[in-house]
Amino acid sequence: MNITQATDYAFRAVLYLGSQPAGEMVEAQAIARQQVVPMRFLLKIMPSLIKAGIVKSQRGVGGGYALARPPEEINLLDVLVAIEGPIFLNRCLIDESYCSRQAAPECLVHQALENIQKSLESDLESYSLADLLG
Amino acid sequence: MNITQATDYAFRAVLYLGSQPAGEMVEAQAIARQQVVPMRFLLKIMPSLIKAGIVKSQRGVGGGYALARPPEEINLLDVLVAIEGPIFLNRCLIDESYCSRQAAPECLVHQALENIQKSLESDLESYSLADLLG
DNA sequence: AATAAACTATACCAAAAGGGTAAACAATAT
DNA sequence: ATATTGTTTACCCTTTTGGTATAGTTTATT
Repeated sequence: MNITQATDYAFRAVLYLGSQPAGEMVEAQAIARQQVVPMRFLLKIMPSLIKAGIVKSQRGVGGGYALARPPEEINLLDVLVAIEGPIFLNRCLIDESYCSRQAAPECLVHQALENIQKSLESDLESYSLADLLG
Repeated sequence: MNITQATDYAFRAVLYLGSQPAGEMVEAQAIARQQVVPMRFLLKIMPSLIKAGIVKSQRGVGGGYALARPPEEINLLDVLVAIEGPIFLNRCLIDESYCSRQAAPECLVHQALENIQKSLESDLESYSLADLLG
């Protein structure tokens, strides 16, 4: 029951981008150094943030990464989902056919986990980069 | 970001025990059949519930498992922790020395995750077996 | 046009976690 | 004694995780 290391790195990368002057391109190496993240690994996860519309990139000299949206419009759930995919506390919440009893709709555990998952999602959603950067 | 299959099985096993007459010993095989859980796997995870004081067991003819406490005093967090150990959303929440930046106390991500984790724990804690059994 | 600086896309790899099975053992009721 | 039922430990295969390597593409600059 935890976030992956990749998500942790993504949180910190995005937060760092948010702390820089808006629109300024920051090189991967600068992010990696500042946040003490393995450079190669960071380079691998950045495309997921780009595909999710959280970050934009520019290649070539003077290139790098910058936020694609204002910090108010990026929250921790956005970043987590970009890296790990949607949260499913239990596999029966992905698809009810995963329930070994084939009883998901009436299952009391299923229902409880569904509520807890929603609450977790909304907690993550409640932290925007702007909030965190205070 | 999910519970393990073992935890799912444990939730259902404990819930089933709670649905039986108090103090009645239920065989592993009955739990496994009712909840459609691989019998051997169930047998492996039950001792964790016993060590946590959630379930008691009796060997020999007529033996089996029963809740060790009333359903009001067992919640989903208890069961999850018994199987998976404590929740740590990020490794820096286990021990700050895991933070690759060695900056956990001031880290904004660390602080946010700490709050989200507490909230998740209290959500899980808010569902007792008695609540679920209605 | 050439070159160097950045990011991109794949592939690969080792270690750990997850999910499950098996076998030998210990306790208990009959 | 014996059959029943849980306990312990070891083993195994697959998937995930965390990370590195290599070759390729874009772009600013000269």
